[in-house]
Amino acid sequence: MPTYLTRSFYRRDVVKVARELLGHLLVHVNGRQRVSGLIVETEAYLGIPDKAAHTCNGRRTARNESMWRDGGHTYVYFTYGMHHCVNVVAGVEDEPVAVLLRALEPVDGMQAMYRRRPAAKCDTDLCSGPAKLAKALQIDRQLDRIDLVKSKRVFIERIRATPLQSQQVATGPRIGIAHAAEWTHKPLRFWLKNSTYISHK
DNA sequence: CCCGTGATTTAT
DNA sequence: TAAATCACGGGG
Repeated sequence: MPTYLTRSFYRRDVVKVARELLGHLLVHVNGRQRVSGLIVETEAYLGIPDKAAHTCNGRRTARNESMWRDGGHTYVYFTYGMHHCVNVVAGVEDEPVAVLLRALEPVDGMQAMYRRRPAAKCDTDLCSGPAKLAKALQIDRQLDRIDLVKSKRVFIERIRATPLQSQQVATGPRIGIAHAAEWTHKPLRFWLKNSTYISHK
């Protein structure tokens, strides 16, 4: 029987959550179709002080409302007129911090993933980017604000009982936030060092 | 390198 | 109301 990550896992410091999500399994069950992938790359967004975060300066809008919810909810946003990106909200209610999921190692439903992502040439192309994984797992704004702790459709399965060794995790600056002044270079991106499924090969 | 694409945000 | 922006991806 699979175990889900619990509320207390998500209700912690967002940097810890970003690191410790690595190696767990993001699952979307849609009817009979189960699609999933191991989380191999994440980024932490630290909320009000973070110039790269959607909730910078306490911005609270219809789009980012779910970032203000309790840890363990999804925050799915739409951008560039065509892409969705999936975040896991961390911390507690009214603490608008989240973890962007940047890459997965496909596990279940790879045939469906190839169908949804005709541009993918091989398994390592399927989910190697935040919008790619959203497309492969068919996650869009309809799955915004989902409670990952309670949902039967979208959840994260605990794969390991104990945290990863720190030597298995690499750290670097976040991608695509050149405008964020002193926040641009902070090491808030995390990935599994030995993974070939990350977004920037 | 450049460009699609349109919701969302920010400036007037 | 108008203009700018955008936590990206695909094709040269």
